[in-house]
Amino acid sequence: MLIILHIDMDAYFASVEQQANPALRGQPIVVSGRPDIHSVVAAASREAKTYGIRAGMSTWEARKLCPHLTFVPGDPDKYETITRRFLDVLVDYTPMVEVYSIDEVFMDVTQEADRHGGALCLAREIQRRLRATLGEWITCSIGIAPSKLLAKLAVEKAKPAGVHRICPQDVPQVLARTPVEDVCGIGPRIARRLSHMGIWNLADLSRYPEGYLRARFGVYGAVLAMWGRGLDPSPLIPYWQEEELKSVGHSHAVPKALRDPEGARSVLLYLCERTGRRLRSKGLAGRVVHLDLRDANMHHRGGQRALEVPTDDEEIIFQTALDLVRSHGGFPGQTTMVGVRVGSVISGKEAPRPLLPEQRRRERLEHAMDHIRNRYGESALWRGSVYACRVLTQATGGMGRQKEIAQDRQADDRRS
DNA sequence: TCTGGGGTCCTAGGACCC
DNA sequence: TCTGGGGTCCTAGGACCC
Repeated sequence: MLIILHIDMDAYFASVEQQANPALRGQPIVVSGRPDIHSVVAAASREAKTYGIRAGMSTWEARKLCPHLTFVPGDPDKYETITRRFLDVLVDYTPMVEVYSIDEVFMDVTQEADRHGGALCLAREIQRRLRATLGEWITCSIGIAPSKLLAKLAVEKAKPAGVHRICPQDVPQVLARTPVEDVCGIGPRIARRLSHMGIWNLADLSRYPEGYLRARFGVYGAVLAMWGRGLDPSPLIPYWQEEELKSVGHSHAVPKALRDPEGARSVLLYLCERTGRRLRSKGLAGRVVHLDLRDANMHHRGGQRALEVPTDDEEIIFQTALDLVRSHGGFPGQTTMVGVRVGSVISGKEAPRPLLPEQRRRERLEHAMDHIRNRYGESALWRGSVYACRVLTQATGGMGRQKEIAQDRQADDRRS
């Protein structure tokens, strides 16, 4: 029987900020983008949660619930640094560590638990060591169970700063009392379809044969059937087997002042620049450009276009994205969100070098600009046409970086 | 004052080639 | 001359996660 730990950092970004700045300790704070433009809460401190403030809530709503709330701008690099430090602690116990997100990991401790006096003792020891390493204000909760699915459910019972174990003999009761929407992977749409079939909890799901679920949900039906039995079809993928990133992109809500087509165009150029820069910094090049625009009614429009040759050149990304804008009827009168993403990425070494002298010149220029920004910071250099976008530079970010973290950890292992 | 920013995976239809 | 079937690529769109 497997023993899986799910470790989830409590109110992560907020506790990191409280650890870093004693003045914030014991205070209701939230980490968010800029509170002056539309933004959402990325993390709420334990004190802020007592006011009903939750991650995902808009900042103005949070301020309404707690007028003396302190807003702290997010600092993705800081959180990544702390994540690397807690991974260093965890790999001391086992290499079977999956980096699930910037603040969550799975560990397979089937082999190691006994040596530490059992899974519960091991979990408490990990909590103590993380606290000693990261500081008193940064705590974690740990779920223990025979599968990733159940470990993730268990951790919810462990919050905050506790340990909760689901033993194999408890599984039937857990399945019977777990609503389907509590499972990571079942969102509101799927939950609604299931409820129309009379399926409310995981035990209900287990009463339907796999073939029936497959016929209704495609390949996803097979996954649902396994979840219904408390099994998890996805194996634990340790960080050293983490696959390469598949796409790189940026998107941004557009401030009011830039929502006309000219403003949206400059935001698009800014996002293409950042995307190209990230591709180059990772040594990647991608072959498909995806565009996403949102209008004032929250309707999305956009599309994708395949290139002949993979690129990391922001000018090519931008021209392709502009082409997509034109073929989809131009920018909406009021563009509220712009996103660009480059997919089908491969290592830049495998991508052919540009042939045209003009492209080669631009490649040299872009590398020179990268160099300056690496040395003097992101805002050291601006194109005139994106200067208006400088208000966008402060991003919350931080999420969805687990692959980068896992891959950097692989590199650390190789060096040592 | 409705709704951030980073991702992944799946489905389905059409084009094209063998 | 007419027709079939499989594989792959492209595009569009949807659902979901932290």
